[in-house]
Amino acid sequence: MLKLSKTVEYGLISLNYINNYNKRSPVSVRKISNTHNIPYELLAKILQKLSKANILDSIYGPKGGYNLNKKYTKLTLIEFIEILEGPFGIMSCINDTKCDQSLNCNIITPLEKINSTLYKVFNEIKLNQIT
Amino acid sequence: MLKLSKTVEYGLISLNYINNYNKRSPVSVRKISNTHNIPYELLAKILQKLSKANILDSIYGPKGGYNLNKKYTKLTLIEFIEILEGPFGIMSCINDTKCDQSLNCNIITPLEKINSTLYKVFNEIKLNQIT
DNA sequence: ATAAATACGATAAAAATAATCGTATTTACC
DNA sequence: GGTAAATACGATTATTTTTATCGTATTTAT
Repeated sequence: MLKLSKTVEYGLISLNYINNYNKRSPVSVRKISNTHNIPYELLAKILQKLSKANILDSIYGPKGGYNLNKKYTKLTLIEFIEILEGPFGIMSCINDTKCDQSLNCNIITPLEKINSTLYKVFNEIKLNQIT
Repeated sequence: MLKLSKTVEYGLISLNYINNYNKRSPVSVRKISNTHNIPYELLAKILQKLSKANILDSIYGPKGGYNLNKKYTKLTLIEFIEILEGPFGIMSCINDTKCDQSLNCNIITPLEKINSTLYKVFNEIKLNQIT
């Protein structure tokens, strides 16, 4: 409960790795996967998502891999999370409408407030503070 | 990801319900289960945990049920969460030691800081603000 | 041409969460 | 005293979510 997913953790590890790697050459999935002991296929998918969202630039072929896109510089943690996991929300009823309690929910108002507090916390964290 | 569990939601709904119910008589699991459309057996377990933690006082027999214990007044959201779900942590490596990345983790320090920020946020929320 | 890389949909496995079952105990009320 | 309605609690099952793998296609350096 209230845990970051492996997807997000692996993504952060990767951005950190790429950011601290020799900027001249792109970093391959294989390299990060080996160095940080992350399942290759899974990591590949994560970096593909970040590439699609223009956080990373991809380079095909041997000697290929990923570089940081300039968009990375301004990225907040909440944006990063939402790229990888979809809309943020501590209750599913915030994004989904289906909920067995929705017709008679006595906690929705305070929980929405907490949700927005957490959103703000994550929104104030810039990715380059982490990576 | 980063979602409250149903257990915590059901627990909050219950405390809210009991707090707003006629204080003279205890509230039964059946009553809350029916009113808020929550599976009976599951809810029973949750209230038993809260009773064991002295957040609720239980009364046996017909006309029995649960009342709020005075401990409830000072309860924070983080305490409540930890009673129902165990130690708080946005990464499992904070409470558990097992992690495939632990020998070579490049994000642990900033994540620990974020974890402690979130802990503080939840620690400043009193349960009577929600219920 | 080949090998090393990204791209991506589909599926499978594992883990976590949610729900149910069974049995025991307590107590109000007839 | 018997019965029914309530809590107590361990064990199990079902469901959902998360994590991991598979298969195939495309790109490009050498």
